[in-house]
Amino acid sequence: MVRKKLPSLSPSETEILRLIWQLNQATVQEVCEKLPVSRNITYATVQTLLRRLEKKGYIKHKTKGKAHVFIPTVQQETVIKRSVGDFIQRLFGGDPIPLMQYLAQHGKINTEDIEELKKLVDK
Amino acid sequence: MVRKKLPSLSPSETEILRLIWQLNQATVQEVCEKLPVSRNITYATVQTLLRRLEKKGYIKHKTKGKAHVFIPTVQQETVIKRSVGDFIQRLFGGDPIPLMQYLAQHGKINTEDIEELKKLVDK
DNA sequence: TGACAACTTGTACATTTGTACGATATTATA
DNA sequence: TATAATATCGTACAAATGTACAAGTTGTCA
Repeated sequence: MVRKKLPSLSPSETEILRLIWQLNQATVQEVCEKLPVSRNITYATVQTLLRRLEKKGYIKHKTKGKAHVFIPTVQQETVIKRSVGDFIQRLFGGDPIPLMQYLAQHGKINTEDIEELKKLVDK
Repeated sequence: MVRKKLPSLSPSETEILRLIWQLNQATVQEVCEKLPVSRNITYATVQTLLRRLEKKGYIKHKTKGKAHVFIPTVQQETVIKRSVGDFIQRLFGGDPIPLMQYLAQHGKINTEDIEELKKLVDK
C-alpha cells in the first residue's frame, strides 16, 4: 500500500499513461508507435512525458538493452476513479447521470450495451 | 453560427463556466457563493477566471449597477460534447463503453437509471 | 574495434494555469 | 456630500504544461 497522494496528471500525461497500461509495458519507441500520426508529437516529447510520469510515481522503468522499458506502478482503476470523479465534478457538478445520458444519446451506444450495463449495476 | 474554433478550457475555467450555465447568468459574487467553501478560492481569482472565459469567447457580460453580469455565449451542449470526447479519448482511447461500465459500477447508479437510459438511445 | 544507430540526460523555453494583490472607479449610505 | 462598501482593472508571479534540441552514452554490426 504505497499509493498515496499521487500528483495530478495533465491531459498529455494521461494520454501516454493509458498507452503504457494498454501495452502493459513499453519503450519510448513503442509508445510513439501507438500514437496516431495525426498526434504529431516527437520522440523527444514522449520521452519527456514518460520522464515526468515516472517522477510523479505513475510508472517505473527497467533497462532492456540500451532502452528503458516503462512499467505502470499504479492501477488503471485508481486513475480512472479519480479522473472520472474530477471530470464529473467540474463538468456536471458531481452528478454522473447527466454524463450517462449524454453518452446514451451521443456515444454510439445501442440498447444491448445498455442491457449489459444492468448486470454491472451494484444493487 | 459564430461559434468556431473555441480555445480550450482549463479545469478551473470549466468549473466556473458550469456555474454560469447553472445560474443562467451571474455576477462574480454569485459565482463565488455557488462554489463550495471547501474550494477555497478568492473573489479575485474567480474574477480572473471569468475574465479569461470572456476573452476566450465563452461568456460575455452586461453591466448591472457597478457589477458585471456574465452570460454564456456558448451552449453547454457544445462544450460537453467536446469535453467528454476529449476525455474519453485520452483516458479510454475513444471508446465510451468502458466509461459507461465504470459509471454503472461505481457511479451510484441503479437499475432504474439504466432503464431510463434505454429510452434515450438513438437506435 | 571503430563507426553508426538508437537511447538517455540535461536543459530550455514559450504558454497556460491557478491564484491573488493593489489601485482605481462607482454606488449606496450616513 | 463625504465615506464606506463593492467592483473592476491592471498586473504579477510561481508552477505546470507542451514541446523539443543538443550532447553524451551504449549496444551493435561490419
